[in-house]
Amino acid sequence: MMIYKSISTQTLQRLPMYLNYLKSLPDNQILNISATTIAEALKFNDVQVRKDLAIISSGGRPKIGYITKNLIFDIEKFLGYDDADSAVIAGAGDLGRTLLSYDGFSKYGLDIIAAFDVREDIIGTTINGKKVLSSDKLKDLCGRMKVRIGIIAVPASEAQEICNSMVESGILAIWNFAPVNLNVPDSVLVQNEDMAFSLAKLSKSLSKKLCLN
Amino acid sequence: MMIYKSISTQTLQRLPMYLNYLKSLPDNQILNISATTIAEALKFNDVQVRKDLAIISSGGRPKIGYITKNLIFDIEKFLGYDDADSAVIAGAGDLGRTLLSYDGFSKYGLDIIAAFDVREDIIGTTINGKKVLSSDKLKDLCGRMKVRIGIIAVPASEAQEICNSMVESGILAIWNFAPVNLNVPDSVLVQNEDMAFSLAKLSKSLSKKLCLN
DNA sequence: TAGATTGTTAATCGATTAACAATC
DNA sequence: TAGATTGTTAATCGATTAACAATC
Repeated sequence: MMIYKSISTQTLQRLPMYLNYLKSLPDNQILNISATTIAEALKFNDVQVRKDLAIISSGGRPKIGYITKNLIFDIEKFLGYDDADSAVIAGAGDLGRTLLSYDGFSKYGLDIIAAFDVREDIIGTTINGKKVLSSDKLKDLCGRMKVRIGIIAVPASEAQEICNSMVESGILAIWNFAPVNLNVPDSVLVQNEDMAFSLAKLSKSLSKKLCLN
Repeated sequence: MMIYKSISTQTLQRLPMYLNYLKSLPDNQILNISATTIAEALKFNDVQVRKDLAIISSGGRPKIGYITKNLIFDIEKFLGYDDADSAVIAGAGDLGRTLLSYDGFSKYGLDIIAAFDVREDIIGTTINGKKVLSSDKLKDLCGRMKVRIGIIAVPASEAQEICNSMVESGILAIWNFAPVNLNVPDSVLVQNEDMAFSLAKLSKSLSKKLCLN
């Protein structure tokens, strides 16, 4: 197993952007790419790009740059896209359905094995090939299948309860789309997917821009 | 108009968390709250919380803290939740529908006035009270209504084209949910909503945690 | 009064950027 | 060779944390 240097959130944030950019290049036409080119395209500092790439790749060559194909492979490998984690999702409403079909999470190394909901009319249906089961079964199934990641896409009012079931079943990380502060033991990792924050960032940048113009 | 000090992305990121926490407190029972309490609940440093709050509020009182009600008001005001921006959304598929109904963006100061799609069977329907119109009409409507924010929730392959229409119509900021790098003039602000990054962060933290245990 | 809390100033830490030698 | 590019070391910048006086 390859050991990586420790990585900052900032770098981790940029890696998917590099990947995205590299993949947007015309297939097989750009065999080599320089950190300078990437930096210009994404409006980053070139040394920053080089430092980021140093963490995950075996390096480029002066005057030539990096081998595009290898770089894509190395970033994907670092991000764990090659080695899927299994997950379940609670809530098969609009948001849940979106997540179940959003550009195939499997591409990103996340294998959603089932969805759970409380609504009788949804239980038993299939979304994007995944069965929707009764929420009662969550604890049992996750325990047996050793699922490590739970995704919460239920209304805010039900989020804590479903979170408790997940924690009891032994889930280690929770990706929370409900706008609530979940209470979990320290051993469980929670990542809040914060629409409110994203929107705040957008509208702040916009109003700042308008002030300057 | 109140003038705020300039604010870092980090602080901006935490403000919605404070708001969320404050709103989760039992109504009218906790009249005053200290930065220390907030910091403990959210696992931040207390000085950091105090500095953040100093930017947006008129201050607390030693030994007592801040007036909860006012703090909520001040954060909402700062984030612009009181003063809605109008927006349109392109793409009324699963993702678009989720966004049209996601906990009412209106609460966050975003007023989505219409959705656009190319699919004949969806055009003319109403989602959460918003009309779905033909994408052909986007440019005209946004221009006339002086819409400033466009949300892109179409498949990656169609994103650039719809983005171009938005830019031509005079939209100033684009909230992009499609996993592509959009090409826009410098005058237009793009914020990518990056599922891939969120997922990367989650799975990296998880694997780091597992290594340590 | 005593002690909790605020807000500010100074110290620390970490990320970004600049400078530059090494390489192809 | 000349010049573009890498990767490293040092300088800068900004955010977080520590220390502490002021206040209720």
